[in-house]
Amino acid sequence: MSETQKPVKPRIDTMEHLSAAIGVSRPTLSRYFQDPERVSRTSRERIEQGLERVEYVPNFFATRMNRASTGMIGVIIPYLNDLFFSRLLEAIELAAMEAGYSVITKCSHSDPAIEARAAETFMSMNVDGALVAPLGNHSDLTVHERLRSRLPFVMVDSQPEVMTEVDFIGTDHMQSTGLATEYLARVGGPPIFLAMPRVNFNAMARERAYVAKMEELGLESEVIGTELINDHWHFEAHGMAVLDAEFSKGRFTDRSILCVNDRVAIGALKAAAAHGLEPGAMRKGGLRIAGHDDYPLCPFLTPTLTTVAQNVDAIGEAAVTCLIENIRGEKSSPEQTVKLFEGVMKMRNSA
Amino acid sequence: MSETQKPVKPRIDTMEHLSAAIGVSRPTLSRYFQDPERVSRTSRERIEQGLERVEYVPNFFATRMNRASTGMIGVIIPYLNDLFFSRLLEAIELAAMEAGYSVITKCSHSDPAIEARAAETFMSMNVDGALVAPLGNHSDLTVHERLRSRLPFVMVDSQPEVMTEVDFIGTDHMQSTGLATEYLARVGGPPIFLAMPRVNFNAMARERAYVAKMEELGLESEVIGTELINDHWHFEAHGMAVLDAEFSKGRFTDRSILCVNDRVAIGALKAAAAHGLEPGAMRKGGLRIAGHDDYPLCPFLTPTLTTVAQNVDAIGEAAVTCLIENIRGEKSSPEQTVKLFEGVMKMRNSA
DNA sequence: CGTAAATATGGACGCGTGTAAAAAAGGGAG
DNA sequence: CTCCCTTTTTTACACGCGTCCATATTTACG
Repeated sequence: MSETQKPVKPRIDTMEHLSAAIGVSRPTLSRYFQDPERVSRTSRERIEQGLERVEYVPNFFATRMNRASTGMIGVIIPYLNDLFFSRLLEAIELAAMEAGYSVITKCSHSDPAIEARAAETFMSMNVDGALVAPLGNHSDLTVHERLRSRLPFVMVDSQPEVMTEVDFIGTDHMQSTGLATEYLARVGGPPIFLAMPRVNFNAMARERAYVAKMEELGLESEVIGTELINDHWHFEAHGMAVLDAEFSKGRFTDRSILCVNDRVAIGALKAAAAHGLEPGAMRKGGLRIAGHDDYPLCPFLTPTLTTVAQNVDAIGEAAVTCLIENIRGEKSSPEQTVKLFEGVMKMRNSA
Repeated sequence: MSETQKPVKPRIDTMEHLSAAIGVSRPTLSRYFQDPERVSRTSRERIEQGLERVEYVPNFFATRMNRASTGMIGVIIPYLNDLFFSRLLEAIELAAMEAGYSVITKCSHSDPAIEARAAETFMSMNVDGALVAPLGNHSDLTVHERLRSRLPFVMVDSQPEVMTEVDFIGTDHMQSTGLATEYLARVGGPPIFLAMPRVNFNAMARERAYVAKMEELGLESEVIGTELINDHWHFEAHGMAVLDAEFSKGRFTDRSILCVNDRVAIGALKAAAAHGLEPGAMRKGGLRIAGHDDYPLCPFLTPTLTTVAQNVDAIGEAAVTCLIENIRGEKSSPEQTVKLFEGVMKMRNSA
């Protein structure tokens, strides 16, 4: 807190002036700022000495103007107010930083128009590549087409069925949701599936995975929550509203309920509590609630939420790696790369 | 989903070529892209007609090079994995968008070095101004000094005590925390304060506000949780660890507990549940737990969390407005602007 | 239809840096 | 000391577009 008050350094705003100020040619300065190793040791020392005495930062735009690679990758995500996406974003940022890229993030707020604008911005910025966690059905596919035709481009987390030529990194929902389904079927009765209105690719994929696994197990599948109740379209509110309605009719109070994701499960837990039900505890009839994603708050809920964790760090890193391979033209095969990571059960108290 | 397959438009990558392609001079195109109203109707129609036939987006960097205003404001926030900051960010983005500015966000991950780099980046990008939610004690104040001397600059959410000349927009913690303190003192016994290690300005401000209010009420204040337990430094884990330790000693089980923020309160609720305590319910001795911020999940916790809500939307909008006034030199008075918004009690079940 | 005023347009220059090629400087071996 | 090779500097041009200013075009008005 008690910083020694450094004297204000004189400000220099072009390399030209800096060159004059410290007696090194401008091209040499240019090379120095791109990579200090590219100039001789003597020049480097002189430059660093000079930088101690004056205030200068290269102009961001000018440096990116006439350069083959901007060293930036664009990331589009649908929500920011979802801890799953913030975790994914952190993983991506970390991986990108280590690879020497800086990321520029745009949040679409789940609005196709904003998503489109973000894509335009990325193209006009000559980003080296883009990572996109697409919206659901409302996503404007023409935008993605244009993006793809102009720059390296990898989908993350959620994959539109129709885009079969774009690389994709995400979770193997057949495996992860299957895992949870199987677990619930084993420890309790046949699980039902608490879904969402079908506007999101992942949600649909998980629903299908549940149905497939139930079929495999020879059990009858039952999906609820595909209709919107009470105009609630926040995940937690949706889960709560759907289950509250069901519990009020006395239904499903002793069943195993697999929720499409943890945020819906949080609402489900709340509905259970409101009806005096204690998920996971056998004494009140065997109600079980499980989620998907391993939301950071799961261990702090009451009861703690059993869920299947996505390998977010691996997904983020693989996405960046894959994108960079595309950028450098190092792709091993020309065909579509699809990398799916497995989910891991997190056994807690709710199921 | 079933988009008609549009033919791929020929791509044009400079205004020069575009000019040749549609028979309008380049300067006219330049004006058109800045504001379509700045060219004659005939030219506008010709341009728009041409744009239908070819694919072109102006180069982001080139457009910002030789222009007085870049139309961008930089935002630095400490965390992304905190729903309070994502809400604040959304409010800021919305306000900025409406004012015609685009925002570029950098997350410091609570690392002073990254914070410093973000500030450098903003300066090198010639952003019109910056909005900073600073870190705590570790924040590098010299960086902020440099930022301030180079561009319009407003602090949000959290205010370093030493920076008395920078505009600040945030919550009036004396009022908001005082409100919660008073409420708890009224409905239950004298509240204690569950704090955090003292590394964050807001946390310290709230702690002080609590102490002051208690003094005003003639009650004895008691603060716990200023020491780090078990290396837990996530907010929820901290709250849980501190209260778990206390409850294990049989302490505070029938007290009112005001938590420094909702994330700590979530951990506190969990600790209570783990010890079979039901906050808010009188029957088990009058344990009460309240938080601060109105985290979006509060209504879905069990019990629902009583808290005091910050006016996030107002803060975001006021911050943008204040920054823009600074940018345009429209500030009414040359002295520091400080705008504090009041908190509002959200009475729920936990207290 | 003619003329002055208003407006739109195009030519020229500049923005701050990257980069290639040519010229100069430095460094070592003989 | 000379010659050759490696770095560095110079010189020059390029990047794509903003903006000024002189000129061409349109509009308004009589």
